[in-house]
Parts: sequence; C-alpha cells; structure tokens
Amino acid sequence: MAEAGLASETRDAPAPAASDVPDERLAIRLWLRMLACTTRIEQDIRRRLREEFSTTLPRFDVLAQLDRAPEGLTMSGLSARLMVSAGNITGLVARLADEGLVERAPHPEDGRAQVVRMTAEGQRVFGQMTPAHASWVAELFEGLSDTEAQALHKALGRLKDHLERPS
Amino acid sequence: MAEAGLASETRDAPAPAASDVPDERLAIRLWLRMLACTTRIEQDIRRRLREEFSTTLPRFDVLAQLDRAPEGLTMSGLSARLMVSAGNITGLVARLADEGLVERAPHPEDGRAQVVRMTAEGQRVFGQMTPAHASWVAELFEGLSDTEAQALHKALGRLKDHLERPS
DNA sequence: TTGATTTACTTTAAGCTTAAAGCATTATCG
DNA sequence: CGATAATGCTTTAAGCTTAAAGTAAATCAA
Repeated sequence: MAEAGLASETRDAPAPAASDVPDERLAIRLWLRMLACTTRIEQDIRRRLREEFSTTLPRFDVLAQLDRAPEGLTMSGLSARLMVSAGNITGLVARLADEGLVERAPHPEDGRAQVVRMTAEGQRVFGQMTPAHASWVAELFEGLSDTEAQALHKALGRLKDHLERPS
Repeated sequence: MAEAGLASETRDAPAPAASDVPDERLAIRLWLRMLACTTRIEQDIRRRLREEFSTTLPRFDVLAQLDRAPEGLTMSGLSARLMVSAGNITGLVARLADEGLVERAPHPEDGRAQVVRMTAEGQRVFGQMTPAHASWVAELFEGLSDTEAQALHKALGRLKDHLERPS
C-alpha cells in the first residue's frame, strides 16, 4: 500500500495558526513521498524476484537473514529481524522447507525453540539471487550521487534512532 | 515486510575491485534503512488506526483519496493513486461500501466504469480520523528538525524522479 | 458496419500478514 | 518442590495483495 493521501485540511479553517501546522504538513508530505518511493522500489524488486527467480520478497528476506547467520536462527530470531509476527514466520519457513531451501531442527537447549538453517541447496539458490538483488537496488538508487545517498542514509539514521526510542 | 538483510558478500572475494562495489553496498544499506523506517512507521499507524478507529490503513488510504476528489474517482483512478492492483480496489471499496462509508454509481459516460464517492457518514468518520493521523505522523517525524525534514523531502524527490523515469 | 484491440472492472487462486487464542516448555519465585 | 509467569511457537480467522483469467463496454481500423 502507499500514498495515504493527505486530507484536504484547508476546508473549514482557511488560515491555520501557522505555529505548528506547517510542521505537520511537512511531516505528512515527507511521509507520503517516502512511502511512495519505498512502495515503488519494493514493487520493482518483488516483480524481478518473481520473473527471474520465481520467488517472493519475504522468502528472499528470510534467506538473506539465514545467510548472515550460518549457525542458524530461531523462529523468534527471524521474527525480530524481519519485523514481522511469529505466525508469519511459521508459514514462511514451512514453505521454504517444502522447497528444500531451509531446514528446521529442535533447539539443543530450549525444548520450545527451533533452529532454522539454510540447506546447501538454499545457499546455492541464494548465491544466485543476491548479486542480482544487489544490482537491482544499486540501479534503483543510481539517481542519487554518492554524496546524496550518504546524506539520505544519515538523515534516515536519525529518523530511525527517534523511532526506536521508547518514546 | 522489511529488512531484506544484506547477504554477506565478503565471503569468497576478500577485497573487491573497489570501483563500483562501494556504490552497491551503500545503496543496499540505504535501502534497508529506508525500508526499516517505513515499516516501523507504517506498523505504528496501522496499530493506531486499529486501536483508535477500528479500521485499517488501506481503508484509510481510500478515504483519503476520495476526500481529495469530491467529484468521485473511478476504480482505476483509485488503483493508480494508491499504487495497488485493480482487483485489490474491488475488495477494498466493497468493504467500505458495506460499512456505509462510500458508495458506487455507474459512470455517466463510460458504461464500463464506476464512480466511487464518500458518503456523508464516510466524511464524518474520515473527518475524525485525519487530524489524529496527521498528529501521529508529525510525532513520528519529530526526531528531525525542519531543516532535516526538508532536506530529506528534497532527496526523496530526486529519488522519486529517477524511479519514475521510464529507465 | 464489422471485426480486432484496448480499457475497466471483477473473479479466482495463491500467498502474505496480523491479532488473538492456545499449547508446550522454560524461568521465576514463594 | 510447586505454583505462577513468561517465552517460543503454532493455529485460526480475517483481511490484504497480487497475477492471471474472464466479462463487458468502448475505441479503433478496415
């Protein structure tokens, strides 16, 4: 989803107090633009993953996390890293296991937990996907210079810090 | 979904050519951070819409678009503005119509099309939601100064232009 | 006019996603 | 130890989302 269109707030109030309203409007414009960019990029990556690798972005995301953790991850570890619910991970990992790309094993110390790892086949498949993925992302962002990209990265870092603060 | 984790590319190749690879890595770091921020903000807004107004973000988005278009919008118009598929709009508008927030009418000139408008009840409900929505967004972005927000807005504008270019 | 193509929309099947409820195991505490 | 709470995971129901196929109306072209 995208573009949570700004409501026409200038209907009953012709000229607002001008003290904090400008902030609000700037924040909303910024948010909508950010969401539009993210949606476009995500749609492009989803389409390419489907067309070129017959897979989905959530599955790729799971494999990418497992690639960073050769020792494996628990379901809740995946859930936290991907910022999705635990129930979501259950189905995602089940499908990947059906495809033979990951395997589940009981956690050696915690009887409640499972450890998920990539299989050799999963590593092979992911090894083909990830360079393509990296080049797609680079291509999508090539409209920005290195300097702009770094500035954007830094600004988003500040935003992220603020979002993570317990508030 | 979020955080399409960067693959550990530094496994077989100890020190890449250093000419274009930094670009790729910067682009991916930037993309993951942007996606993480967007996901967090979206989850927060979804949660508040559910808790405070018992509705969903897609439904709010539809209402927001209709609020900007008092003359109504066609299904395809909504589809384009929300950047989602036509089939998606069919179900979304059907649910909103069931709730009495929107109404559909045959297009006066095009027998294939429908015109969707907000009902008075829809306007009433949306009128309650949108100030709350605006304040949530402002709150989420308050970690940035006005200057930073404007810079971010501008940088994303450049990115958006590049994404929209036919490539 | 007629036939072919495009456009607008709906339907379908499949997958993604979540909140909530439920189950089993582990941790905590009296 | 035993009760209680917390944790890890799965299941369920509901909604979101898409691609693809299908229907009907409009447009275009011969």
